[in-house]
Amino acid sequence: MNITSYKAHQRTLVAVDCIIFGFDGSDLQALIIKRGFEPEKGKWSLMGGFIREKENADEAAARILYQLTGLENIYMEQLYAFTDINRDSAARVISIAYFALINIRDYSEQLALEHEAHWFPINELPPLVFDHDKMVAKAKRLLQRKVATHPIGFELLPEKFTLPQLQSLYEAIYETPLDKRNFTRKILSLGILNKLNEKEKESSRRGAYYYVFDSVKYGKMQSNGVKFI
Amino acid sequence: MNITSYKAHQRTLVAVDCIIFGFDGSDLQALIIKRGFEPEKGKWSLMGGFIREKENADEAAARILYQLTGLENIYMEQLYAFTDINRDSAARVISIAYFALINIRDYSEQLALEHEAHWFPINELPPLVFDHDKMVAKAKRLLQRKVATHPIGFELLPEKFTLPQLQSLYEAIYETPLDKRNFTRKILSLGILNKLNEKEKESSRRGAYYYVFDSVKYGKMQSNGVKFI
DNA sequence: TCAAAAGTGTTCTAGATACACCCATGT
DNA sequence: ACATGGGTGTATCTAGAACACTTTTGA
Repeated sequence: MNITSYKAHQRTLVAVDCIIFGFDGSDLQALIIKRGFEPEKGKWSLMGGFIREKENADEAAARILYQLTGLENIYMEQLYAFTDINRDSAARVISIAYFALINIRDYSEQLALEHEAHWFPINELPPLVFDHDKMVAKAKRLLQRKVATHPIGFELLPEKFTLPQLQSLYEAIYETPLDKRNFTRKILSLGILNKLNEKEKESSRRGAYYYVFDSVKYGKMQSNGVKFI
Repeated sequence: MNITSYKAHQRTLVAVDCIIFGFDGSDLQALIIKRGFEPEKGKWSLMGGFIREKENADEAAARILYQLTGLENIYMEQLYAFTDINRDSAARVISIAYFALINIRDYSEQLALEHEAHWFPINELPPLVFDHDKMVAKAKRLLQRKVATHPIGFELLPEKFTLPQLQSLYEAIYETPLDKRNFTRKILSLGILNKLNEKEKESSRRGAYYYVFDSVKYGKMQSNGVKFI
């Protein structure tokens, strides 16, 4: 029956773990740290931490992302709560996983050094502690699903980017080649990119025009439901 | 820095709350209880409970669903972890919400009585305690998204169902009318329904053929990605 | 015989796919 | 001059949307 007092119930440690995605121009990558405390100290791990008394999970995730990257206002989203009894070898800990997207050039190298953090291509990750491999796999699937209908790919790129860069990003996320003409036609037809009068000249002699994402234009079309790719 | 001992950290009550969907032939409904304990005793609420030491969240949700419906092996899925500091007025409690789909004819009336449970059309719910309204809203959105690409609508129907029943179900979930000819053509073209040599004669003189979902056929086509509607 | 729901095809439109050549520029 | 990556258009195919009449049968 339903007569219950809160007092009688078990309390549990609640953690947050973050899958941090970046894009280096050709590969989708994840930022992984060497775990700094026991158990499993020194092994590869997602960045995480326990939820504090005065913060919710979103705030905890933002704090943890800030600790590792020095960045605020990172795009992030709750992924899934991992609750298996023995998922952590030291105690019953449930972990709410978040995935985050950052521009790989923006993070603090200083902080990354302190945490012994490294970027790995998403398909070449070393084995991670606990159930963190499962978290990464789930995050990758969610990213693939989400990026098809929401304008979040831009979070992985600099403010200014070229269409070839954007195409490479989608190709890395979907792990499939895309047709250049079809891609540019579709993405431009959405009417949410503004072309700049400026070219990126690093990667080709001819140079490729820069574009920026126009969130105002995107906001106006929202209601129709947006299919990106 | 990352030197941390688990001991130092705050432990939290972790609950599970279940959004239980049913379908009465014309409306998508949710099963709601009168909360049987303080705080907010006597108010409308989702069915929930605390996670026990020896179970994960899926097991807790299955247990809670069994307590209210008497059913086992219910289709259910984790929805989201709700973690706001003051979401529960009595204590810091995080709640992992699950949504579940059942055949509305199968639940135990006896157990429902004991919990003072009632079915409400999803758009005519009374106000619920805490953040349960938010949970229901999120569950409804997830159901709409999920049912478009996964064969889960059948969970809300009896084993044998007619095409008009199935169409009504999709119309209730999407809250939009569908064209009968387009609907039947599309759903039958998936090749995952088996037509029975038997008619449902309650709702029309002519009678409508029964169909059953063929999960083996569905399993074989999985890889291609399935768009239901 | 009629009321009420089941069943059934065709046309049109829009979006997705497939596909190849010229352009600009630094070396 | 040439090598490298950037930029562009058309034809075909497929899936989705729109749309109305006939069939069955119990009362």
